[in-house]
Amino acid sequence: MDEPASLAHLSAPRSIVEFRERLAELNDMMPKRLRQCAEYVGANLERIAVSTVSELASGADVPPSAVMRFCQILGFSGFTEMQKLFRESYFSGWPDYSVRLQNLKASGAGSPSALLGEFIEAGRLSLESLAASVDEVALNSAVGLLVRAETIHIVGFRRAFPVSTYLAYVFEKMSIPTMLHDGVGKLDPRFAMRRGDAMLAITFAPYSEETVALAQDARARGLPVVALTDFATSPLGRISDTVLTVHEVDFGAFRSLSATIALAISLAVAVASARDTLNE
Amino acid sequence: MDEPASLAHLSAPRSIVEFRERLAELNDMMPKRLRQCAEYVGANLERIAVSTVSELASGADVPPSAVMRFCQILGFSGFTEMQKLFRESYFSGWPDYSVRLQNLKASGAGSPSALLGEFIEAGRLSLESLAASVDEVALNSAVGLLVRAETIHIVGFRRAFPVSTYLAYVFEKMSIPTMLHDGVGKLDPRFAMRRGDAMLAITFAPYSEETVALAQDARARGLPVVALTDFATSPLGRISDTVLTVHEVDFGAFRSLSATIALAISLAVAVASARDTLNE
DNA sequence: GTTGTTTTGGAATTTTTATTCCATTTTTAA
DNA sequence: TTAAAAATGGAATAAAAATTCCAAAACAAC
Repeated sequence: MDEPASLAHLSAPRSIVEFRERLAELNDMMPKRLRQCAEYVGANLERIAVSTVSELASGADVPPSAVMRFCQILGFSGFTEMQKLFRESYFSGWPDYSVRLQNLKASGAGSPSALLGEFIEAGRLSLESLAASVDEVALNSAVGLLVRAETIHIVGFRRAFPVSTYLAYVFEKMSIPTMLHDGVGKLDPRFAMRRGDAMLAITFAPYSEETVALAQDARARGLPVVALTDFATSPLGRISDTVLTVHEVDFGAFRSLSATIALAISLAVAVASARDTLNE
Repeated sequence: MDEPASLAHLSAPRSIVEFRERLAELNDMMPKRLRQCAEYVGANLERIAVSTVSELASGADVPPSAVMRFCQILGFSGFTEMQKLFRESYFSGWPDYSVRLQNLKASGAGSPSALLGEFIEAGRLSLESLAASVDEVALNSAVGLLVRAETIHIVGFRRAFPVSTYLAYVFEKMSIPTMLHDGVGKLDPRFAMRRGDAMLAITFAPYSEETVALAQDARARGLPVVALTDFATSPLGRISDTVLTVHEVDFGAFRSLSATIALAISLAVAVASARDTLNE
């Protein structure tokens, strides 16, 4: 009754995150069938809310009773309790939003409210697709490059310019030396780039020549270049050490910046916190 | 057996869109209880996949048998068949976003990916809350003021500056005369404002004095002022003809711009299309 | 190999959920 | 006002789940 590393747990996970932790923690000490359950469930978390025991069982290729044992080992009283967790967490953050959005969009084609509904939807889709497509390796490596930079040079014009100015603002707030290349006075910005600096270049199709040229120049001077762009095939792709891609869902001819800005601020904050720990 | 506008339908809806259509089509000829069902179900479509008959029934405040009749009137053999439609379309339209997000957030506190997960979530919440809180009247009146402007003056510094530059970019793309007040050279921008122009001022707490001062000045010269700000109590509130408020959900000390930019682009596109119809 | 332990599969049971049916009430039209 | 039709609510039933239990199989230690 007092097994040190027992499978049995007294408390059920209270959130999806806890659920995943429990899954990882127990995975090693589970017998074959239960591990099959764990594997299938872990890879199909979103199904749990709408599946039955036997559907899950046949998905994992085990008998239903194995699924029951699996639920209990995780700390739930049974399948019903486990499913409850997933059903509830589905609605968090989903109050009357979808209804309001429908209302907005329905308020007359071309009306400002209808437009707003569409852009909100596009923004949301962009964020969701970003969540599903981040390249974590690239992101980590981008942080790594920028952490070591003396000064970060930010380049991006036209549609990318708001992202540049936002990054410059955020970096400044966190006391990180940056230089925003804004093209004022058409001065030649190349001489500001010094050994030990890094460049963060931002451009989207149709790619701005100035941005690409500056990135190229930085590269030639031996500065590491991080690219924030829309496709891996972008001209920045060949030039840069690390490429972060982000795809914005457009509405009509217009493309917003929700996902791009989310990625940009994450990058900035990650760099800042990594610097802090570096200096401690 | 040959009723012309009967409630009974032979074929069940094959998709959510068809489902909505059927709902709208039948709504007029339904009796009281069934209409209650229709209303509740229509407003809580996403619940169907994970609800039981009696949960739905108590949500709509009708007995379970009414829900059964409702399903059958829509063309389904029963509740189970109707639920099947929603469970299946659960995965297609809304892939594994929430799971991916959980994955991101779980990837180690402080890691870049985890940060990104948080900012994506914050952005999404901001957009959703914008959908739920737009003041359609104010939005329409803002469009009305800006449509009639000869030149639109855009003012906004620090965190609002990316929004300003974005608006300037979008207006420019649509050939609308704008002047972005960027503070370069600290020139006095007041003399650029001419009768017939309008100002679009953007600021968030802590409110930038320059922005407020410029808006005040525009007002004094008789230009209409549209404010884009975070609270109705903002200093711009007293000065402006129309106030658009947008509340960004923050993560830690950081606030992104998803909702603000969605509102900004909607405003810009609405102004542009209203101008086009004006000139036809 | 034998013995004790853990794991497994599926049949039996219990609980929950969906569905039907019909007596009662409400509405509609004459 | 009354008769016919439609709608309603709830009790009864059927179906489908979840859950338990135990005999058989697999495994481990000796």
